[in-house]
Amino acid sequence: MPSKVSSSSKDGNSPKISEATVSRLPAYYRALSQLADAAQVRVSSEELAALTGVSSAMLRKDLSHLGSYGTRGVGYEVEFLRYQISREMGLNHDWSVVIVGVGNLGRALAHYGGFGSRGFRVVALVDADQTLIGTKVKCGAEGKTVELLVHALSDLEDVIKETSARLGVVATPAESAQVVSDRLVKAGIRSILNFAPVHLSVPEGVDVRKVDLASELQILAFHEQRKAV
Amino acid sequence: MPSKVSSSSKDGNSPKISEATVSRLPAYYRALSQLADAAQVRVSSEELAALTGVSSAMLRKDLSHLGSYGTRGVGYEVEFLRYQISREMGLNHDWSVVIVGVGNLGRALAHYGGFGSRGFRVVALVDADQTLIGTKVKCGAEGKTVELLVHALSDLEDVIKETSARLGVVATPAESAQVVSDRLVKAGIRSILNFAPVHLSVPEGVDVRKVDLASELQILAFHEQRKAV
DNA sequence: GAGGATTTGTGCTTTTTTGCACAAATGTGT
DNA sequence: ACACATTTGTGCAAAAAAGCACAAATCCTC
Repeated sequence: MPSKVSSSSKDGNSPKISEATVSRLPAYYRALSQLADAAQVRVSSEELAALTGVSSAMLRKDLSHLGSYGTRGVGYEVEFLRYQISREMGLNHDWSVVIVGVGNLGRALAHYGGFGSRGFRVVALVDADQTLIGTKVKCGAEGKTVELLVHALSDLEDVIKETSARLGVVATPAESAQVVSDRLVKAGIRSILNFAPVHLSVPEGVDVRKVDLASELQILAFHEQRKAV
Repeated sequence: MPSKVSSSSKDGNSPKISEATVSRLPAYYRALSQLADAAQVRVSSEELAALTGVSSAMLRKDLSHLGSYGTRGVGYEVEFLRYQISREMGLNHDWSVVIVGVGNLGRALAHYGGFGSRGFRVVALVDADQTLIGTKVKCGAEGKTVELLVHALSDLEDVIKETSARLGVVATPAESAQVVSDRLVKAGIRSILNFAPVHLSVPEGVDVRKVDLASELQILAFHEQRKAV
């Protein structure tokens, strides 16, 4: 195994950012965007940590993995740090997203404004339901909404090819999730966000992240139960 | 601080189940429910692990923290294990949920069938939007839908008191999330599921779990970017 | 320009989580 | 009744993550 993996960044080596750190970068990015909107120029690790709910030491260590972008005795330049994180995460260009499953959740995701404003664009909607296919669904939050046609599941491969989608969102019922996942992978998708309450098995090299609403509530319920005496 | 916390279970002490284990219990529970639906009586750690995407050793260790519910040389009884997990997690009785924010996401959550079938019942909807207050929204998946009235945000405390809600879901825009959270806490809610893209600060003793759709996509994008050479 | 105040970056320690390997316990077949 | 095949439960080791504490670097004041 090579000790350094060539990446797209100019220095030519990616120094292995830990998964825990990666999972926190979006929060830092969001907080920095917020500060930038408020026209704040500098921020300390203490302040940024408070905004994101982590300890200042952890924040500094996380950021140090990206490079030495702060100034001792001063803090971090908001815009500069924000740019560095966005570059590191690949948010400086748009990512095309295909959503499979246009039920309540799929539609809510399509509407969700948070995507568009943060480097993602929903480029295609796909569903198996004949009564939905051919209908139009509004995408994006107020400001710049686009109407997207719902395509047939049977056209999934073509739709992905035409739109060059790189990210797939599975918002189907549990029963069809694995089949849809298999087809996404076969069509070249290697990053999947899964909202269906099942574990998706995918070949090596494909990433799946799962969002399970019921699980989250169950975890809360577990702790809630322990609080009651 | 007491070294042992009395719980509702009969043996009288809760042997500290690690957070990592707790976060996987819902997946085990779901897979077991699935097996039970298929009328399967027994399951091995290997099989259940495959269904949930963990290693069999980790599954066994996780389960061993709940108690010794398997039989060596045989495996686990599906129904029995499912019941033990549900009891441990407090799913044997229903949890009342109040959803604050009845936008696209809030409505999708209200509709979501996965809640009702797994120990949760949406008992109240609250929003600040005057045009939504007083309208009715369908709750629950097909089978047993209930229409719920959207209450005014100003009535939040009363609604929580009347419905005895224990869990709060924040599905508001980022700007109002912290204020809503504060009011939920003040009204006695100690477990919050937050969909707004901000960190909520809450007093000690209150649990918050965050689900951030854009963050998940960003994490995927990070890895996706590294795949491309 | 020297000294003091501030804040980052990081080596080291502690805790948490995961993984391995095998003894202990059960069922089966003869 | 005894050897054998199976599968759990778990002690121990490895890896990952989090936390601490402080040296290094910068800015500000006088």
